[in-house]
Formats: sequence, C-alpha cells, structure tokens
Amino acid sequence: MPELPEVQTVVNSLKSHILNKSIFKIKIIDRSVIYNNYDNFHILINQKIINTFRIGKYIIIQLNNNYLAFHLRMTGYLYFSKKNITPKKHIRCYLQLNKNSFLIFEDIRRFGGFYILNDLSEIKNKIGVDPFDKRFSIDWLKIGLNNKKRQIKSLLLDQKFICGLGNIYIDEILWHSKILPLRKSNKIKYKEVKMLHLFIIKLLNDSIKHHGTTIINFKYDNMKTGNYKKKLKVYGRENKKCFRCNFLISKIKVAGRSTHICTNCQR
DNA sequence: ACGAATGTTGCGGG
DNA sequence: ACCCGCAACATTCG
Repeated sequence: MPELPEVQTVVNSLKSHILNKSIFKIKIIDRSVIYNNYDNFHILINQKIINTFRIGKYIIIQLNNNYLAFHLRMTGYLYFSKKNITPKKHIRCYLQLNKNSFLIFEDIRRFGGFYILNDLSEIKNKIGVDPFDKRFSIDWLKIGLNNKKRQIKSLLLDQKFICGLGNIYIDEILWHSKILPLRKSNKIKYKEVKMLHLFIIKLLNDSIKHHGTTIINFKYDNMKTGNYKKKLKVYGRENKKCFRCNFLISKIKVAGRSTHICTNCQR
C-alpha cells in the first residue's frame, strides 16, 4: 500500500518522537522481519537515532554507526508509542528507546521488514531517481522513457527507473496526463512527458499534504489515516463517471496490476 | 464456502 | 530487453 507520500507521512510523524533517543532494547518477535544480518542486531544497542528520512519507499533511520532501512511493502505499519503493546497479533518487532518510548513495527502480511546497513549504497544502488531529486527533470524523463519500449505503466512501476511511485498514484498520474497505461514508453511525446513530469510532482506533493491515501490498511502515528483518497480521480472508481468527460471508468490488468482508466479521454 | 483480489518486490523463464 | 507469472502472507470480498 504505502507509496512515496505514505512513506513520507510516516517519516514526518516519527521524527519528533524518536530523534536523539537511543536504542535501549530490541525485541524481534518474527525473525523474517530482518532482511539481513539477523545475528548482528545486538550491535544496535545504545546507538542514538541521529536522523530519519526517506529514500524511495524506504524509511531510513540513521544511527551513530548503522542505518536501519525499513520497507513497509503492502501492510507495514511503523509507529511510535509510549506504551509497549506487544501482545497485539501482528507486531513483528519493536525497539525500546527509553522507559516510555517504543518504535513498533506491525505487519499483517509479513512482507515488510528492515535491513541493517553500514551505509546506504546497497539501497541507493537498487533504486532509481527520486521524483524530488534535482536529477528528475523533464529532459531526463523524456530520455528515460524513450530509451525503452515498455508499457508506460510497467516502467513507472519500476523502482530502478523512478523510485516512489506505485499502483495508485500511477493510475492517477496517467489519468491527469491523459495517457493510456498500455502505451509504449518510446512513443510518449514531449508534450506528454511534460504533463507526466508535472503531475508526478504535483500529485505526490498534494498527497503528502493530505497525509497520503488510506484505502484499507495504511495508518501512521497512532491509528491516523490519510485523506488523499477523497482526491482520487480513477483509482477504485470502476463503473463510475469520469470527472472530465462522464464516460464510465473501466478496470483492466496492466503489468499484472489492477488499472483504472477512462478509455475516452486517455489516449 | 471458496476462489479472487489487495496498495510491493524479486525471481525465473520464455 | 521486455513481459509474464508466481512467490512471499493474511485478510476481506463477492
């Protein structure tokens, strides 16, 4: 579920609670939550949290000597709590920061987890350009799209190309840009690239302002949900009227993912 | 009641 | 290079 705006929302909500606190205790309830280095996790004890930020869809927690890189995948929920409420069913691990401070990771489907890293190169090497990076320009996007012959939606889903977009925002961005998701990336015209570039930035920013989109599971802080769902134009609106032309929105599969389009005004 | 679907990613195979 | 299907897993929907 969580895409860039949801991940940013989580980072923003955690920051003031966890910054400058040290790790006092680590409880791993489900071993599969650590993507690497399982045996080493005790090295984190007594390290201080000196920063937290986002890279792509990763939540980075910077410590004195290491980084934790959390990925929420579909149903991850990372939040700060003043109480230890670990008997809850889907809690996979937690960090106790001090007597009344816990950083808790819940995950219903158990796909999420974190890496323990010495530096961020491993993460940076496996993802592409962030939409808020200076490198993300119209010309860069044009070259990147036209160098490949992939379905535009499939390419936008590829985190090695652009990191942070996912199924919901891609449907929304393509609707705003009036582009069908099945179009080949090398056939996208300059004018369309300009639209894509504009709406990628605009929709992500708008969504961050609304604390992201909650369809089913996404939560941040203490059970708060995102409000951007109200702004969605196509996602989840199959058989409803297109806000631009009143044609009925249809739902198809593209790149194996549910995809919402207006076949009248997207070309 | 049971198969399908759910916002993610990574892999193997054609 | 690119596309597809499947896998990981738990829950909900039709």
